[in-house]
Amino acid sequence: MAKPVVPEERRRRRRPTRGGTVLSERLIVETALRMLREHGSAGLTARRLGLALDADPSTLYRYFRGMDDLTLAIGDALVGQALDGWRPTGRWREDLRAVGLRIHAAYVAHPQAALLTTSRVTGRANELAADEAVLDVLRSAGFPLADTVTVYHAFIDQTLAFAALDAASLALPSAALRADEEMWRSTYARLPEETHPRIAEAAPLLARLMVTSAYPTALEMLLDSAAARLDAASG
Amino acid sequence: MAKPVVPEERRRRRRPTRGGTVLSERLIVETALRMLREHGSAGLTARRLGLALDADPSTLYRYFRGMDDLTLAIGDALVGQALDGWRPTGRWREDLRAVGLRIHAAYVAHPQAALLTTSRVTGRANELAADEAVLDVLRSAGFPLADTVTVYHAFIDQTLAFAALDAASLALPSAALRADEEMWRSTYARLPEETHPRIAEAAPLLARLMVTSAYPTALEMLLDSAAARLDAASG
DNA sequence: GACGTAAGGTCAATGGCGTTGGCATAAGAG
DNA sequence: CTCTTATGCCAACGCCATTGACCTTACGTC
Repeated sequence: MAKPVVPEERRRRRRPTRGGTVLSERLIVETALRMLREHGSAGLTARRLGLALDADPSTLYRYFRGMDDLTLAIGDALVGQALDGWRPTGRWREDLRAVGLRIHAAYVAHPQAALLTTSRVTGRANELAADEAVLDVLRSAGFPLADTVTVYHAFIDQTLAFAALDAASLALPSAALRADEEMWRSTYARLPEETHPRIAEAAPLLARLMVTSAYPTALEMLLDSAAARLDAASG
Repeated sequence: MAKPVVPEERRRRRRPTRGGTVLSERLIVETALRMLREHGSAGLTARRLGLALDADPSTLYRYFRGMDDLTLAIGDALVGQALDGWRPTGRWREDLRAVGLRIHAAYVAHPQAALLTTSRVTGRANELAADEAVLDVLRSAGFPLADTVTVYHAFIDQTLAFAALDAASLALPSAALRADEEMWRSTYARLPEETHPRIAEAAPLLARLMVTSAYPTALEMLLDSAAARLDAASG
């Protein structure tokens, strides 16, 4: 039966599958991440994962309550590696920039996985540590408490939002991706000046810029505004 | 057979279903939107939609190439109503704020639909019109072309990113939503000062703020930075 | 070292899904 | 009034997640 899932730390008997593979939460999550990368976010199915692990699909239910539970485990793994090894420098603007870019990068590095997990909230240790770190950077920089909370809220949600958005476009199936890019060339670049003058004049610049992430720019603009706010508060 | 989908404007024979309903793209999309609202983003299935329309599921394939095509049509409908009725005032900051809040609001008003469509790029008429409008606001305000494109990119992607993020949390099944809120109260509000001093001191403010969208704040910060940039360029 | 227990594997079945090919029928052109 | 064909219905296919029953082997105990 599937109900009583044994937590990883209490597992004792590691019976190999018929093919000789020895399973573990870690192995399953890593295999799932690889499958997501190779087959896209819809390519992760219990059957296929079982096949890749050389195990019956139903075996997965010994480790996770269902595919949704597995999804959360994958998200947890992503969050874990985002801030792994980061240390604050004491320069607030540099530190915030680093944290933002790291979280963004961790998600974008696994777009298909990010697609499944960005909207889920875990509230686990890694998330708490990141929040505490960001708040500490702001307070240590001299932001008053109210401003700290406001800037923190905008900062963290902006980071997650862009991570999700950029992951989504990276995770598009290659056919749809090609179609989108083609649309950029065929539609935007050729709009007549009479009906869309602003797009027409900006088309070359747009074509170069729109294929990159706007997150670094948006982040810098947010930091600009925060710096101005800090000046106003302390001077 | 399903292949040759007749475009809406060339339809002539409106044969009613067995139950008497007369189908149309519009009716199907509206019904789908209603089902999304009522049954969540996973509750939209061809079979259920057929049931709601009093038609065989396969009939849908006379109107859309598949469920994915229907998804795009839903997204197009959302974009359409976002800027419906908006007129620029000539004050750039006010205009950008209005466009951003309108697009954000349109998606958030249909969270489950937004969940399915925010990551898709249509390149259709409504999207083009919005882009042209934003570019025009910036150029008319006096932004140089390069700055215009940079600010436009950050503005539009930030708007879509926050729309997706906020829609995602609104679209959570109510059980998960309740669990998340409970987590906020039970975890963040009670973290010991020794291990998480910054979260502890900010907890009351956080609890009040985190349940709202950070988009208005982030938008205002982006406009702050853009205004400073405009000053620097023109003075 | 033998043994009993239950963790952790397999197998088979259920009900739901998107999608398609074949067929029936009625709307509208002539 | 007749003919064409757009548009509806039906039945079936091959996926999917999940579950209950069963089997087997790793390990703690003696």
